[in-house]
Amino acid sequence: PSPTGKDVHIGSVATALMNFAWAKKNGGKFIIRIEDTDQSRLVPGGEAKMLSTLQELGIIADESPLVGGPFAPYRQSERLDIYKKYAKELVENGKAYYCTCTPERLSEMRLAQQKEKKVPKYDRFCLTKQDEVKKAIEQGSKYVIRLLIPDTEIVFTDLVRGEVRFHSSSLDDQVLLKSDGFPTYHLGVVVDDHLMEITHVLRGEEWLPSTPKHIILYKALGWEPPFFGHVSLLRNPDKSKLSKRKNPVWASEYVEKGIFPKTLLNYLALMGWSHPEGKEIFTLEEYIRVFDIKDIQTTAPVFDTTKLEWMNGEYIRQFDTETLKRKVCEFIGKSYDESIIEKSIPLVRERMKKLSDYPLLCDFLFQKPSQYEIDFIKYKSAFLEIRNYIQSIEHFTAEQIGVSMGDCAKKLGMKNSEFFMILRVAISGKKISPPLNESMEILGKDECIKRLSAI
RNA sequence: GUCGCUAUCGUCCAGAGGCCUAGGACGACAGAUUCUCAUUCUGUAAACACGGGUUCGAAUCCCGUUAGCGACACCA
Repeated sequence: PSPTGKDVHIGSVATALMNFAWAKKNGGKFIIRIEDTDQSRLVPGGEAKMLSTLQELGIIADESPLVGGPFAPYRQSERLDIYKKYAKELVENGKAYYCTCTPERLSEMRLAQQKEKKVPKYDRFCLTKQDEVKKAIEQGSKYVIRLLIPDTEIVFTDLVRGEVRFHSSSLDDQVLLKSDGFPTYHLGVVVDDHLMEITHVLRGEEWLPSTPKHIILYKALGWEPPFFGHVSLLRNPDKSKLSKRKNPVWASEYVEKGIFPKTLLNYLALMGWSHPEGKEIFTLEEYIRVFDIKDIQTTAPVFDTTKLEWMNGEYIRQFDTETLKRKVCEFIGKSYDESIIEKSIPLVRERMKKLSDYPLLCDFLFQKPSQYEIDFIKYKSAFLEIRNYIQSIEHFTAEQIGVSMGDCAKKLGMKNSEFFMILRVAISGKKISPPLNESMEILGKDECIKRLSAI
């Protein structure tokens, strides 16, 4: 990943998950390398956050800037000498060349090309006068190193899309080494993938058009290219590339809403892939066992949070009370009474889709409602009666409350639905709430009477 | 504009020439249970983009059209 955002992008998590699964399945290593070659787009703290999020999600790296490894350093900004060495080697072998064109000249050139409806491409202005260019560089001119694209057809077999062919005439003489001494993505990724012995490059489809350049680079360096596979990009509901305007894109935003890491991975696994037995819910271990690159779908999936939330609800219902209580406590923090949380879990387990639903459902168990969804004026006398009934309940349990309230409704001549509705609102403030009798039991007799008296 | 990728219910997927009167899941709708909501259960609606081929036979193979997306930076 590239630390140009405040956290890891959900699409990167999806791709990372496939890479992780493929590596684990085949006894390989999963490596995280930070591609921080664009100084201007660096987001402070972004790298640390994306690394910790990946960790939290359970995508654990065998080698990374944090844990190290045999091919360290794993941060491209710390490998500048390596890239420069290979770039110069390329120049010496006639596979690349120096260029001192200014950004101004380049943009003028492109403008002119566009006006003539030509493909914008570098015109090799500097290639024809390399001696002159080298002299200028010696005198301190800023320069870049460009790949000399040969005239050829590039054919390769993409692991997920099959045979893909490009003609090099559509390719630009790609800058490999920037004037600030940093490599571009293209140089960095090829050099490091080779040096770090990467066997499979599974990445987003936005890289498909650059792959021919990478293959040319591998050949120019005399190296064997790895296997490439390009997976489809996650989409917004309108099919455009998943963007933060239309969806939360940072992985931690989902966790912060109370979506479990396991849910997120499980759901992401289903983007462009399906379990051979048609299962929807499965563990990471099982995914690793049955995953295969050849089963990846080529169509671009819409990231639909509705199904994600359904799935999270399924996970919630799988937890026992103790586990779910712990997760709720961790999520909402210390300001809530733990014993009440524990008692309330059975009432809300089937009603929650994500942890952030808990306070919405249960706030009335911790404090008196601040407003009521219906007007009680015509029920004043009814509440007097209800209070008397409650007062006379000896064992204040859900069951006893149910019996007593049933009797009370009968005495008042009210329909159960109407009776329980006004009681529900008086207790919880809302027309929709967890089961009423059980909620009243948790609140206790005194608190119930207090609430009924207050209206 | 050029190059490339893609095209099955609203959404996620199954389907790798006859097993397809196209299957599952989410969502929607209806019903059952119920003091609300939810859970659970039952049922319903809902798709092979279009046009040509190939073949005895096409959702599946080929070509074209259309549409969507991506790439064309000293960004990744």
